[in-house]
Amino acid sequence: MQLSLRSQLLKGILEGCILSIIKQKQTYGYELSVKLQEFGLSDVSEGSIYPILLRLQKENLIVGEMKKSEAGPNRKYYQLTEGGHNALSEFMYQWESIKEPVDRIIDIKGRRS
Amino acid sequence: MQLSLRSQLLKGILEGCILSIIKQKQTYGYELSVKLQEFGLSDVSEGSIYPILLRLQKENLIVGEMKKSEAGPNRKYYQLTEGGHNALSEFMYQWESIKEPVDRIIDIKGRRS
DNA sequence: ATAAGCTACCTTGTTATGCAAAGTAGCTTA
DNA sequence: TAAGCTACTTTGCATAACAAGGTAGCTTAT
Repeated sequence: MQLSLRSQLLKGILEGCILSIIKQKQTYGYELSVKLQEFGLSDVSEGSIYPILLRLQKENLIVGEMKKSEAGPNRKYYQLTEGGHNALSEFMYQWESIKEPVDRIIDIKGRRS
Repeated sequence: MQLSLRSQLLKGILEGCILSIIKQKQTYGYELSVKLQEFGLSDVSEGSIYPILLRLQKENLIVGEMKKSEAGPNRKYYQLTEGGHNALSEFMYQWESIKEPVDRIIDIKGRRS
């Protein structure tokens, strides 16, 4: 068991989370790693994030733009395309439609009604 | 995109759900496919379920026992081992610790706009 | 200057998992 | 005899997370 249970559970989820964060405002890769950490997705490394960004870009769900940084290396800011907004909607729908059944299944025990 | 978003999201989740259902009471494969359906995990086929059962068995998280059926083919009933109970606990913990951050992330924009 | 440490990006290879698709076979009903 | 449900099994593929490696700019302390 090299890949942790957590890694498996995150499959498909990270992509949606990244789309959602980028939707709020233009964001760059390193910032994403910090934000995900803050939100509580603590073990998500850059080795996960950058490949996702490249993939999203290739699928035309986001577009990137290099910008000068006043301090430190330059940053590549991403924003959603129209396709990205659609993909995020689809993700949110699928997430809800999985979350609810799962909660019902693992909650059965000792619950009223 | 051959594999659906839904398939990706289900990774790691199905295993936990199956453990949870089996914990309630001894259950066999075909029954699981019906129950998952009823709970709302509608596209989960036997091609997913039986491989999971074999895997769980190989990892000593469940044990199976063939029993005669009064109507139809015989059934292989499974129940949790001690390792299975532990694995289920771990799953529930990881599920909660992912669900909450994700809900926070995709909920941000919900109100305004 | 130089080292240390943060910021910021990128790539490769491994591995696990869902599941489509195919197969086998028992029982029931028409 | 056929259809249709029940019930289990196996093979092969696509995909995503991420560890582990790398490059490089900027800042601060020694």
